Formats: sequence, structure tokens, C-alpha cells
Amino acid sequence: MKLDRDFYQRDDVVEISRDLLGKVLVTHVGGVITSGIIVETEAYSWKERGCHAYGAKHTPRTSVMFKPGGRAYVYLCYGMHHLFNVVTNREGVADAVLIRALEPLEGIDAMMARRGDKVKFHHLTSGPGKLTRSLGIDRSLNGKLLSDNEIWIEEGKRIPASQVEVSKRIGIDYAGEDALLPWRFTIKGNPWVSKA
DNA sequence: GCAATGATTTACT
DNA sequence: GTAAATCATTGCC
Repeated sequence: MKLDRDFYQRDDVVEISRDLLGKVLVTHVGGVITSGIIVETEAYSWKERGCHAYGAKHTPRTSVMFKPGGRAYVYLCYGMHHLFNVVTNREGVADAVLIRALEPLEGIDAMMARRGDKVKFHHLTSGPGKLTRSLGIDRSLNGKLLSDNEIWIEEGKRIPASQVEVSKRIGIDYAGEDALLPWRFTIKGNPWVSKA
């Protein structure tokens, strides 16, 4: 069952980030369903420097983050990798959760086909750029409603607090002290969590 | 209009 | 472990 907009439109992006662990991200791209269990997330908010919309800055790229929670924010990083985020909070507040790693569930054959024969199974979705390529996510999905039939998130298993690990976010050293915020959530011991 | 750079991955040494 | 690949977005001229 798809998560409804009340889940996304809460005002604490860090709490939503933690709640997304164990949920299932599903894409329906090119006639194929692919899905995976979310095992790693990071929270981003306009209030801190790690976020593209820091200081509530509107640009063409960040505009989707200001929309009401429950949309996809997809953008290109390092010229070659798509990163997938979930927009949260109410209209006008630019918060989002980056999905960093999944445990493959459905459509594993299709994921392998998208990645090429050489890819190792355990490299399919163990990183933010890898999971978007395996699930067929690209910028054409930017701004899509997660209630539509191309990409959405379903209810999954509940992760007990004892299995949730918190740490600082990765790859945002330029954000100064905001890079130290404990806003990265992973499932403890899960082999699909990306390596730092 | 142009140059700098990044929420990463992969292939090599 | 280190470096190259590669381009949309951004900020400044």
C-alpha cells in the first residue's frame, strides 16, 4: 500500500528520514516494475548548508523542493549520476530526504539488464547513484507525484529503534559544521548500506 | 556568456 | 589508494 501524503507532509524531515527505513521504493519505468527496501537515507533541510535550497533559495533546480511533500526530486550529480530524493513538508518549505541505498526486492533481472552483465549483484543498489540507474530513475521523473504510477513508496516492515544506526551525512564536507549533523540513517548490519 | 564545481562511481596503479 | 569521467546548475562578468 502506497504511503499517503500525510506521511510526507509532516514538518520534521529528520523523523520522516528515519521512518523511511524499511519502506519499499517502487518504480514502473519502461513497462517493468523494480523495487527495493530502503536501508539508508539522509535528511536535508533549507535551514542548513548541505541542502541545495539552503536559505530558502529558489532556483529552477530547487523549485520542486518547495512544493508540498510527496514528490520526487531527481537531479544530476558529478555530470553522470542521478540522485533520488523525496520532497517533504508543506508547500513553501524546502525539505527532502535522499535515498542512498536499497535492498533489491522485485525486478532484479531488469536491474541487472540495466546495469550490464558485468555488475556484481551486491553493487546493484548499494549507493545513491547506483540505485537510480538500477531502478531506471532519471531526470524525467523529477517533480513526479509519488502517488502516481511511475514511482512511489509502499509500506514495508517496521524497523525497531535498536536496529537503526545514526551518523553524519556523506559527501558534504563543504557544508562546514552542518556536515556534522547526525541526519544519516541506516539499518544496522544490513549488507546493502553503502560504504563511506 | 563563461568558468567552477559537485548529496558519486569505477577503473587503474 | 588515487584519479578520471562528465555536464547541469550556479554565480559572476
